[in-house]
Amino acid sequence: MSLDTRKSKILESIIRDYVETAEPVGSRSVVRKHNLRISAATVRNEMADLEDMGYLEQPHTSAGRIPSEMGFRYYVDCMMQKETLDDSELEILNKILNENIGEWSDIVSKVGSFLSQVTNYASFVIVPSIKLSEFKNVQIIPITDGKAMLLVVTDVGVLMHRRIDVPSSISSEELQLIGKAFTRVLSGTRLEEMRRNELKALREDLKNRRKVIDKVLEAVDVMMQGSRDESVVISGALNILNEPEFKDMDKLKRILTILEEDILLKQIIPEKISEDVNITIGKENKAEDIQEMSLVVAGYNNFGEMGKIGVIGPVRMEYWKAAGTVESLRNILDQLLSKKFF
Amino acid sequence: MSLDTRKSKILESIIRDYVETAEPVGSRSVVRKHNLRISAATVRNEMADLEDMGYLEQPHTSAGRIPSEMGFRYYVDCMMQKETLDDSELEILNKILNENIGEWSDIVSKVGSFLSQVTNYASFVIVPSIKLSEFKNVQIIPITDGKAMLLVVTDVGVLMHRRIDVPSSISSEELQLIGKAFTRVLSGTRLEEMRRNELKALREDLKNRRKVIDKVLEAVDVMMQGSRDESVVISGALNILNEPEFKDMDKLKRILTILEEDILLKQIIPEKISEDVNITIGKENKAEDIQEMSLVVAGYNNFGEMGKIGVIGPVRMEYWKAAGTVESLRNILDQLLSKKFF
DNA sequence: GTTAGCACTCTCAGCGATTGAGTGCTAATC
DNA sequence: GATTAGCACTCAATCGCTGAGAGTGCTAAC
Repeated sequence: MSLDTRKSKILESIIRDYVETAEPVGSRSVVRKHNLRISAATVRNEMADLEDMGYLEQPHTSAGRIPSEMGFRYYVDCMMQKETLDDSELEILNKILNENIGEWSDIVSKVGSFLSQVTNYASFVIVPSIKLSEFKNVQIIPITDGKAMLLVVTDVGVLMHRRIDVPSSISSEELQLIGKAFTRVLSGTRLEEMRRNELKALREDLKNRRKVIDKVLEAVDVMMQGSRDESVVISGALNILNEPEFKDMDKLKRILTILEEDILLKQIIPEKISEDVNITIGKENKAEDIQEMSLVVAGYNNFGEMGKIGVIGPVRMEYWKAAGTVESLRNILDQLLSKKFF
Repeated sequence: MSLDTRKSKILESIIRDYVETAEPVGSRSVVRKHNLRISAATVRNEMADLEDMGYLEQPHTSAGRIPSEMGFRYYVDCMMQKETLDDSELEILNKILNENIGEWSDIVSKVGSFLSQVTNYASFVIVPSIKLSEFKNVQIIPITDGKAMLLVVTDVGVLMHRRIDVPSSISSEELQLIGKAFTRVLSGTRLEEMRRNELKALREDLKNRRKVIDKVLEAVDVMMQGSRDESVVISGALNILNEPEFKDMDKLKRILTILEEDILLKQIIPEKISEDVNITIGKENKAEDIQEMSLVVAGYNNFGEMGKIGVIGPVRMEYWKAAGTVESLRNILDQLLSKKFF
C-alpha cells in the first residue's frame, strides 16, 4: 500500500522526531518542525488516517503518536535514503585502516569498533569459519624438553597453533622432518576434506614415530574443531545504555547478556541474509529475546563464505545512518579481503 | 583501636546484614538475627558508640545504621575469616581445569570466569608482559607469492606471529635459511636485551637479502611492542547489574565502561600490591572512578613477573568470600605456572 | 550497666488535585 | 470537498499532603 505525498511527509516527520527524542510526536510539532503549509488540525486528521492504516500508534489517548513497527517498515522499504559516511568519518576510517597492517582479526575488530562509534549502536562482525581453505604448511617446533608447538598455516594465511607433547628423546631435526612429511601429504588438501586414508599412509611412512604422529593428528583435530566455529566480534555494546527504552534493568540485563556472549549473539542473527543490507525490525526478528530491537546486517564475501557485519539497536533506530554505514563497511571488508589479503 | 567483644559482634552482625540486604540495619534486627542476650536499647547505645567511633553511619536520622568504609576496614583487618571454596565449587573448578589442556590464555580466562561466577562480582586477571622470556626459534613460512608468516617462539612457549611482505622471487628454502640465521643469532637472547649490534652482524651475514631482514626486524619490533603490554582478561562485568547501588544509569555506565576496556581497568588497579590478598575499600582507591567500589586482588608468580587476579565489586561486598576465593585461585595459578607449563 | 517506655524524626506509599500536552469532533471557511 | 479554528475531553505526570512504619535518642526505672 502506497501513501500520498503528504501522508509520507508526515510519517517521515514523525519518524525523524520520534527517533531523535524517543517521545510521542504531536500534531503541532510536526507542523512546526517541517513548516508544512497546513494546520495542525489537518495533520491530526492525516495522523488519524495513518493510525487506522497501522503505520502509527498511540501509547494512550492524550499522547502524540509513535511510529509502529509497520510504520518503520514502510519507511525503510519505500522512503529511506541511506546516509553514507561523510568526509570526516571517511577520514577517520582511512586513518584506522592505514595505521593497522596487522592481522585480519585486528582489522575486523577495528572496523567493528568504528561501526559502533559512528552509529552509536552495538556492532558485530561475524567471520566465517575457514573450512574452505587449504593446508599450506605444517611445522613442529620444539619448545622445551617434551613440549613442542604445532603450527598449521593455511593458504589464506590463517595460522593455527597448539602445544603438543612429544617424546623428550626426539630431536629438533626429526620434528622438522615429520612436519615436512605432513606438509607433503596434506598440502593443498581442504581442511574439511582431510582424508583418513591419506593420514594412514603417512602413519605408515613414519611408523617409528607413531606416537608423535598421533599427537599431531589429535592436535589437528582439536584445531579443526575450533576453526569450524565462526568467530564473532562485538563492539560498543554499552551504547544501549544511552537508549531510554532500556532504562529498565531487566531488559537491559537481557540485552547486555546477549551482547556479551558470542554464542548468544550468533543465535539471534538470521542465518540466511542477502549480501545487501538486511533490516529486521522488532517482532520481525525470530529470536524472542530481541523482539524490541532491530537488526541491520549485510553479508560480505570472506574467501567464498559469507561473513556478516551489522548493528543492533532499538526499534527506534536511525535506520538511514545504520544502513548506509553498514553498507559502506560491508563494501570495504569485501575490498580488503579481495585485494589486500591475496 | 580495638573493640570489645560485644561491639565487635554487633558490628559484624550489621555488616553481614547490610551486605546481604543493602538496607540500613536497625537495632531490633541485630538482636533478632543473632539472638544476643541483650535488649535492643543496649544495642542502640552500642551502635551510637560505634557511630561516634566512625565505624557506622546513618543515612538519615530515623533509619538504621550502615557500616562506614572504616567499619568495613576494621572488619577486614581484625575480624574477617576468609571463606575458601567449598567442595562443590572445588569440584567444578577441577572439572574446568582438566577439560582444558589448551593455551595458557584459555586457562586464564576460564579461571577468571570461574572467579566471577563464584563470587558474583566482576573478575579480572592481569597477565604480565613476557619481556623476560627468551627467543627460542624464528621461522619464516611462505603463504602466497610475496607474503610470508613470521613466527617467533619463546622459551616459555609463547608464540608470536605476524604477516610480512617478502620479495616474490624468494624461495621457500631461502626463507627457511634466513629464519635459521635469526634463530642462531637470537636464540637465548632475552627479548628486551635484543642487541642492535647482534642484528647488524646478522644483516651483514645475509647482505643479499637485506630487504627481508629489514622486514623481519620491523615485524619483530612490532611484535615486541605488542608483547610488552600486559594482557587483561575481564569476566562477569554484568554482575554489577545485580547490585542495587548501581541502579543509577550514570554510575552504571561509568563502571561498565571501565570494566569493558582493558586499558581503563588496568589503570584502576594498584601498581604495587603484595602477593597476598590486598583489599582496598571505596575511597581507599586512588582512581577516582571507583571510589564507591572495592577491590580484592592478589599477585601470582608468572615466570618471575607478578600477575594479578582479583574481583571488583561494591563497597558492600562479601569480603570474606571474595578474599578466600581470590586467594585460592591465586594459589592455583601459581601452581599451574610452576608445574604444568614447565 | 541495662532496659522499658515514649516522644520524635524521617522516609515512603498512597491519594487527590492540578497541570499541560495532545486529541477528536464540530462548525465555519476557503 | 478539503482545510481550519475552536473547544471540550482525556490521560499521564507532577505536586503536596497525610498517615503508617521503622528506627532513633533520651529519660527514668531497675
